[in-house]
Amino acid sequence: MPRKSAPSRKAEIVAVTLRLADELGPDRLTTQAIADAVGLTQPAIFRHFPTKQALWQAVGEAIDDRMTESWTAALADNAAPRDRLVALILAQLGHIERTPAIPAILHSRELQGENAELRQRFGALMARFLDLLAAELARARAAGLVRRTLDPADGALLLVSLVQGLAIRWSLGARGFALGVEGRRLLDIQLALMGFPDAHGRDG
Amino acid sequence: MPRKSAPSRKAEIVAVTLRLADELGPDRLTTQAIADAVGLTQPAIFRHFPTKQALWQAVGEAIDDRMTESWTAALADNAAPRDRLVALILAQLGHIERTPAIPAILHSRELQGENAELRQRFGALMARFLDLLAAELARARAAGLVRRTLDPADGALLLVSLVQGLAIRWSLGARGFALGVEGRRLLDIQLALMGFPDAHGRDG
DNA sequence: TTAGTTAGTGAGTGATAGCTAACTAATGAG
DNA sequence: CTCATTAGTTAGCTATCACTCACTAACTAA
Repeated sequence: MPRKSAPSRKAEIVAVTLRLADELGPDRLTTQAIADAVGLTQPAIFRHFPTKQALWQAVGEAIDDRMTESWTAALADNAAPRDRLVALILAQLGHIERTPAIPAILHSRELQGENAELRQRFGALMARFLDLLAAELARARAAGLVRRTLDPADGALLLVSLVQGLAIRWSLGARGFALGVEGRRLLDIQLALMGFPDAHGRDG
Repeated sequence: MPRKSAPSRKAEIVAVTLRLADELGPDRLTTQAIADAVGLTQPAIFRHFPTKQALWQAVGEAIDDRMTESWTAALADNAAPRDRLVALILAQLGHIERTPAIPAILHSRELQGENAELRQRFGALMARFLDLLAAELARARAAGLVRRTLDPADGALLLVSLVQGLAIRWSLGARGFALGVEGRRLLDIQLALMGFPDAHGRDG
């Protein structure tokens, strides 16, 4: 049995927790199941995280970091407001596709009831995402790309709703479609409704 | 201790289960907690439902019935397509407001993993709601009330997304706003984007 | 009044939850 | 090569899970 350093083992446990949170459900996930998947005995988990709640907080931090990073990348790679909006939302959908436990974690009792820190973290994360979207919508409106009647904050709410509606439909429908593809399709429709000219090069 | 007839006791257990599913989380809800809230001993639950899964199926049936009923009422009370759409969606939001466990149940493992019947029921319920919305959008489009470029099915997807996005924001934000009020506001915006003239008498 | 039905109880099942204490063995610095 | 450090184990703790069994007491129809 190989022995790992504490930091890499911690990262491994967090990764496995995210995978199993999807398979077993966040509120049914046990430290025994995590230990089995990692290949350790169950008490070994508690050498790396003092409580199960602490493990969930590390999971929240990992999601936070990765999302923040992907938003930064999405904005760095694109200049036009429409492209930036699309990139932000596709990044989010890609994140859910790779980490499908996220929607369930949002509704878990670990987050909703017991773990106030976890809940606050996700609340702040969502607020930041809304702000990014609203900022792009404001830029777009200033550039005359969007109806002047659309408040950027409200537009941002409609766009995150699109993401969340897609995610629910995806999981209820046994993930029978590609989130990214369907998301891009609906996003084009919604952006067109908002007034964006759907002119420039759409691949596909 | 009063003794109730089986049907009324069953209904009571279902109602209490819905309430506690919100407070404790669907996947953490125990038969003991239900029994305590009803005022019975824990094994008494199993006199009315052979298994816990069966109890969840009864819960699903109750939600199904109530939703279907409220949709029928919403359509019966309104004639114009826009009014019908608004009534359908406000009915749905009202339902979530009165039964806030619903979104969490959709993401519970009871539904996503173990209870195939429950999952199928909610899948079918959502499909029917989408169909109702799409039908109204189709009527509206035929009447020239909506952009001809908007496919009714896609429009319906955007509208249910609005409901689901609102629900998530409502629960993450500790239910700090009235679902119905905020929902009507965003719905007016989305309908305007779709091309509906927001002319006729809005109360308020 | 009696007798059958049935809602509900008390005690207990095995399985499993999160977590702790005492111990072992792999590691890396001197 | 040593020796302190530390990742990991074994055994066991209390609590609670869904569920069963044998029984009782309230209701109801004859």
